[in-house]
Amino acid sequence: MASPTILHVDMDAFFASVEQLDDPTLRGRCVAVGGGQRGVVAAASYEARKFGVRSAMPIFQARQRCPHLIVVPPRRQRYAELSQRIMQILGHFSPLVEPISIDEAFVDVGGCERLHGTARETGLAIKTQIREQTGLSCSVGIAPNKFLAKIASDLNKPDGLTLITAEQMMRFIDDLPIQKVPGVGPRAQQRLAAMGISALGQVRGFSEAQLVRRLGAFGRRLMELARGHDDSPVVVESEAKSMSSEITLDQDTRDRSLLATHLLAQAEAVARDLRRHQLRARTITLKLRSADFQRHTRGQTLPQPVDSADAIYATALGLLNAFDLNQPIRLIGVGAGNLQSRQVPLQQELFATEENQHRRQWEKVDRALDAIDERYGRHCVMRGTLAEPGKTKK
DNA sequence: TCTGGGGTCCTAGGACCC
DNA sequence: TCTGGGGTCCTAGGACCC
Repeated sequence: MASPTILHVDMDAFFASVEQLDDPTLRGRCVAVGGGQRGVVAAASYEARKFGVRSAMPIFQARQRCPHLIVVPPRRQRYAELSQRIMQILGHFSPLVEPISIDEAFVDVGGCERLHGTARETGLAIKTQIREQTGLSCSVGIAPNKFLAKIASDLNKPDGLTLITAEQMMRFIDDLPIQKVPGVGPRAQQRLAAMGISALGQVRGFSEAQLVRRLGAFGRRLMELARGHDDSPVVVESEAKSMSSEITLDQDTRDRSLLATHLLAQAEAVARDLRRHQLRARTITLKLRSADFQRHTRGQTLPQPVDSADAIYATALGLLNAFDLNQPIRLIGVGAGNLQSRQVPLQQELFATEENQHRRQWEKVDRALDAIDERYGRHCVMRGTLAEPGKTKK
């Protein structure tokens, strides 16, 4: 039977813990990271959780539950910095590290026993090093596969270490509440409940065909997990598949020129992101959320991939212009998908059309802005239309 | 004072091609 | 004059995760 060599390392209340780390006056207090006029909680300190504050909860609701809650705006740059440090530490224990979000990673320590000891010993050493080098705590789950390692890390939070052996595995699966299975959200849980399934073990009482009929491809995956099968490997490299920028407006609006101004800023952000990663995108997506909270997307796939703010903005604006604003808009965003490496040469660059000349000029502007950003920091220089948000020249 | 921002994967229908 | 069928790409939406 497979020995437990997969570790799942999960930082405890990451954003909130970082804020408490950097600002000692926040320690021991109820802290929520999040904000904006219509924001939600991105992370809550354990003190705040005692009052029922949870992530994804609207801030106003969190304040109702916890009147002395201190709400701190997120500092993504800082979290990313610490995340990098943590991933580096993990890299010292195994070459097989798979970051799955800013504060979580899988580590496969199979074959590393001689260097770092058993998986449990490695887990303890990781916790110690992360604490010593960053001042932050994490929880570690160890199991024979990724699925169970992830579940395990959640069992003794915060600052825990949980090991599920191959012998304990099936007993554990049998009793595992179905909503704890990654991928089972409210909808799937509802459908499974309708089948009388509340624990993962009960899934085995059905045929795969029955599960697939009700849950699609996920039904097959669920059956595999219920049987204790999960051979998904720890994958080191994974390329981004999309990049996006979006914002929830302080107030709903139907003002197209205001929306266009946001689109321009977002196109610049996405374009910069693409260029930083040496990528170009062929598909541009406009994302809107209307006042009734319905989500709408409109996409366009271009004949050639792009990485300029100009091209992304033009495409997104075209999509916005074609969209009926029946309802006021509460969120607007731009996404770039269908990504490909910049190394692939563009066919149209072979031709000196007027359009290409125009495009090349804008590319020069982008490169210049990139260089200035690099040297003097972001937002040092910006387009006139963005200097005064809400106003667009006609 | 309802419900962020950044992602991934799946589904399903239509266009289009052979 | 009855409408095959498979593959791929594109688009829109939905579920889910942190």
